[in-house]
Amino acid sequence: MELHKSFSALGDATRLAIVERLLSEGAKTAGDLGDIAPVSAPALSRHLKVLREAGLVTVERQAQRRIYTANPDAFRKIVGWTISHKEFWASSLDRLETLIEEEDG
Amino acid sequence: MELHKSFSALGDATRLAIVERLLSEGAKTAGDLGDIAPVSAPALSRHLKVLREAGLVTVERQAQRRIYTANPDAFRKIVGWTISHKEFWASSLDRLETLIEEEDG
DNA sequence: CCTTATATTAACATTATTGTTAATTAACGA
DNA sequence: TCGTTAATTAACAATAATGTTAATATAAGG
Repeated sequence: MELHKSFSALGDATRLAIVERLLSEGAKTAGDLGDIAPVSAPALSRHLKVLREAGLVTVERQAQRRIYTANPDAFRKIVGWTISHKEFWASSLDRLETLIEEEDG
Repeated sequence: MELHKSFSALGDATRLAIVERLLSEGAKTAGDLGDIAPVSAPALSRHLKVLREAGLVTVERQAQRRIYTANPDAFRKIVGWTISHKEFWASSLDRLETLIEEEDG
């Protein structure tokens, strides 16, 4: 999967929120994600499909439920890309460290 | 600018290629980027506008030329986001380091 | 079986994105 | 000033993305 497709999948507020929740809270069923945005279940289902097709999430069936999980490999690819350009964005380390602290806090 | 808009801007092969070139080769004029994809100048110009509006690039006029530069702050935000989820994607450091080497090589 | 729960796919309308060619803006330079 | 260069904006067509409601799977459980 080419990187721009990962970015494209993350380029929607609802999908980014889904991914954020999976990253921070772990696996969720489709139903669990129902409150992530004011959209219908079919709309959410299609967002999940986009994330699935981009390889950002994987799904596992459990009875009627579908359990969604963020895919670490996909995120490592994104991280790898950013790292490959580190000499650019990290040129001012002070500001980067400030940013990291903000994100951690 | 919210992060999903940055991702959305990077979610197109032509725009990602533009950004890659600016990151690795430094500032370029719009014309310099003409060979980045088989599209017309107006199409390219609009891609540049999308990147500009997402804050990923900045532009400076020099006579008739527009000189485009990748915006480090925008990339630090992306890096900051990935770092904020490091405990997830870096759970297997071996694999990450392998990836980093691949990207560097 | 039949009903309920969970989730998806189908069909459709609306809006956004992307590309083209033509026209416009802006600056340089003989 | 006039022609050339560089780039953008305008106008339009084609395609993709997103949302809705209705219909369809699939499994659980009485």
